[in-house]
Amino acid sequence: MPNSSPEPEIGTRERLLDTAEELFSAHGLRETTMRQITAGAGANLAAVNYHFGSKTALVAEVFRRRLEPMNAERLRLLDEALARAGDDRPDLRAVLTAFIVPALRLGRGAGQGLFQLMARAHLAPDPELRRLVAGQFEDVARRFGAALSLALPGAPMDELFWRVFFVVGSMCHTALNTALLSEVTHGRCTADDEDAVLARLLDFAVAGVSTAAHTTTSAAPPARGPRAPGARP
Amino acid sequence: MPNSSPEPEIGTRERLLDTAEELFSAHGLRETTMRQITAGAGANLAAVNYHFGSKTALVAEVFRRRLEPMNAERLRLLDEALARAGDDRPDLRAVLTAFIVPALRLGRGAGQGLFQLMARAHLAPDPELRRLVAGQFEDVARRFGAALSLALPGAPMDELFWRVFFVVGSMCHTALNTALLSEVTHGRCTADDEDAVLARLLDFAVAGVSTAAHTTTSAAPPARGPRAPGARP
DNA sequence: GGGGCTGTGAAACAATCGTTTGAAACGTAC
DNA sequence: GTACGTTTCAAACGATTGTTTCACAGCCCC
Repeated sequence: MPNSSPEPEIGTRERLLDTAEELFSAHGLRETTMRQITAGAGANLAAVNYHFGSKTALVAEVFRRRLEPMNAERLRLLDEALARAGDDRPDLRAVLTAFIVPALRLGRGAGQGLFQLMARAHLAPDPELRRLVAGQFEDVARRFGAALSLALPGAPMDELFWRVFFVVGSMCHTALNTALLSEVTHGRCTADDEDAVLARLLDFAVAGVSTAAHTTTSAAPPARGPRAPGARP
Repeated sequence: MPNSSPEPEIGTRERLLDTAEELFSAHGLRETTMRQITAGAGANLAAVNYHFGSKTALVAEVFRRRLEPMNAERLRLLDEALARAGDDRPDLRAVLTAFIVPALRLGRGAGQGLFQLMARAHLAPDPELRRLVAGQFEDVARRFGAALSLALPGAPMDELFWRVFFVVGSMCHTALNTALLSEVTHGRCTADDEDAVLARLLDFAVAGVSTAAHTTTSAAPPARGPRAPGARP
């Protein structure tokens, strides 16, 4: 018979992935039960074990399905930025944009909790899962490390990794806790305008990453007198 | 009989809090069971429910016990910094130090997972618990918001809140995932030297917070040519 | 020596978890 | 129609969860 339903015949496997992703993003991995997932997908309780083998395997597939294209897009944008620079030093802001934008986009396309999902990937308690997710980021870490080294030729590699690490922290926190920010600031700061959030995060990241490491370890911390506080050009 | 044991008569209630804190920090809230806690504390399974009423109440008390003095210390350091500045603008780095150091200290004193615990507090899935924890930070948010507004008189309040929010993200990520950073960088970046980590984080935070918001929404992103990357006075 | 209070003990509670089972329904090829 | 591989179904499985129960020990005070 001709299928005239609005949904173009989505298979059980895909429906399971979709609703699992949604529930994982909203409530966390451990706190989402198989019964919630299968019920939400309109499938039988045994469906997950049939299609994926176990809940852990389902989680891994949920992550892989989104992280793989996201990181591919990151590398694509990075290549663009590097090509645009030619033999010159690549623009730092362009490099960081290539790193951040695909992650933020993840939160706007299909579903809207994907951004939170990515954040959770970074702090999953399960060490096995962490290693699996970390593996997805190995290429990204290497390529962006090299690109940043080109954009900031003076800084040692360790420094650059640390700063990108801090940026990732800001991204994850933004993904998970903008509701909390809105609460603490009594609605003063909201994430309604996602472009504005992206711009703010990018400004912050560029400034943080491009700073000179003036006090790496043992330089006297407040040893330069009453320096003008907000002294900026 | 005279108690000559090495431990000076630590009560069951305190032992429960200590081991719960340790296990929560190491493995997460949901994944730590009452049986692990009570067994680790050498107490009966029913002890938690007797002393605290429920597991949720235990979690809340674990958080409160550490967050309260940490935030008090933050405010104390902030007062010091403001007093030092007198009628001048307070030093931005001093203000951020007052904000960050007590949080990092939390990871060095008793136990060593307290830093991770604080990070988890910011992203607890339980909305009720989140609200409880957020309440602990209300004073801190208000006071530091005012101080930052003094240190950076030009920037609007919203911007400042956002940037501190990003800093918090970096802190939390540092607390939870330095092991992952070490893994991805193949041991290149480790958190062994905590003073060095603090210095790096502080540099990053100062640079990020003190940046001028040059492109809030629609300013042309790469409209200033091949600017020298690390070029700051 | 009793009453009251605080704390501990072992055992069981109901609920929920992820997983497994075996049979029924499905479409497809012969 | 029949056989076959795939998918779905209701039901139950054993394990583990947080919580409760009730009996018993310790202690202080009258």
